[in-house]
Amino acid sequence: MARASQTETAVLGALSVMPMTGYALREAIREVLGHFWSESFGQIYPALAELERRGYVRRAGSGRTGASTFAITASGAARLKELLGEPVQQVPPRSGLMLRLFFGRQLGPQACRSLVLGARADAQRRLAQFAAIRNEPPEEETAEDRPYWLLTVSAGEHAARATIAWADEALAALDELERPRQEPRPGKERSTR
Amino acid sequence: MARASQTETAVLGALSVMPMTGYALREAIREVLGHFWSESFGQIYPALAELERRGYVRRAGSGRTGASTFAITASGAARLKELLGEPVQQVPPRSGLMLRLFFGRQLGPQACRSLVLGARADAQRRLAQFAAIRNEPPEEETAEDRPYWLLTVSAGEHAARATIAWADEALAALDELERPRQEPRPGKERSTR
DNA sequence: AATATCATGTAACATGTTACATGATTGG
DNA sequence: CCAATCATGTAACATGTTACATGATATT
Repeated sequence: MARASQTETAVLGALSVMPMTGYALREAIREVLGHFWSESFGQIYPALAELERRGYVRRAGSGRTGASTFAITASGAARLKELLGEPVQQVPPRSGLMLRLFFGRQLGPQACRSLVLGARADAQRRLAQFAAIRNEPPEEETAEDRPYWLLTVSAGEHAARATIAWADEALAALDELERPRQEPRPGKERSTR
Repeated sequence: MARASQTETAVLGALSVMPMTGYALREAIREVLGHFWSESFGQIYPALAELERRGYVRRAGSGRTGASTFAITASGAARLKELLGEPVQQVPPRSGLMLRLFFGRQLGPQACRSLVLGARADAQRRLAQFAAIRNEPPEEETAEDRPYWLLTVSAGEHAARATIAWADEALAALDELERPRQEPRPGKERSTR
């Protein structure tokens, strides 16, 4: 039961696409799933050992001395379907950015501007990475999985664009906060005629 | 140094708005910051004890027996500014939804549809909660903080709307995946005339 | 030969949740 | 008086990262 849930799903899922070593597993998760998921060696190796013990994966021929390529077994594929069917469990939210902005009064508008600008730049960088993924020529072996991957890429793109739109709005709001004027909105000029 | 970082920031930040008990602290974080942050009692009470030991907060008059209202001290306010100025550290991404969709091939289009529909409904629910926050009459004591809070609310709204837009797109894509037809797009009807 | 990368694994540490134990106050 | 809520705190557990130890293979 221990070492169960999410890591198990990620490892089995990746091996359902193609067999690979523990090291390659980490790389694959970082490169392709990296925007939505992460695993460290400290998780992957114990998870692989446990999955092997339970017969969900097996060591296939090793390419080099000391390295083993892991492949998913039939019962492993069944287990994966079971795991994927379980209700989505999300981690409690912990946005360092939002925490800082929430208490932004203590920081002042200028420091908040920097934070927002940083978030905007990050989002822009992510957009570029998603575009790169879209432009990659589809590999033969992963053709069946690709439509689903693009679903997640699309989610990332929507989120990134939303961040950029929000950032522009927030920057304007912070500017408003900074200048200590009475009238909140300029309104029509004619009103002073 | 232990028990430092993010929880300390959240607790000091909340107390910078107004003094309160540990219990109220948790409620405040849940209600107002809940969409972006979370803390449990198991974090809050040890953190308060540590902050008190270091002189960043003090116990003010208690309303009832056994309960203590905590207030931020001058050095606590300074410490908060220091903490807020530290670089944003974000938790590694772990989206259970994206993990499932990524391996959606194993689930099939129908199950994926359910997942996406669930995410869409969640986003809609969040939008309603944000609207409620906006409509709350601003309290006197929190007036100075409010503009910053609204910044985070706006971020939540943008994110939720992006989720809804993505979900609609994803549902359409899943529909396309399901029907096993040759032509990817129906095209103009006239072509068959 | 030296360096970079691939590869496996473990131990120590950091963080965070849940469940429990305990009791006060308030409202019906 | 009884239940719900307010309130504090701890211990056990779950999870996850980082740093380290170790060595093979490929590249220059």
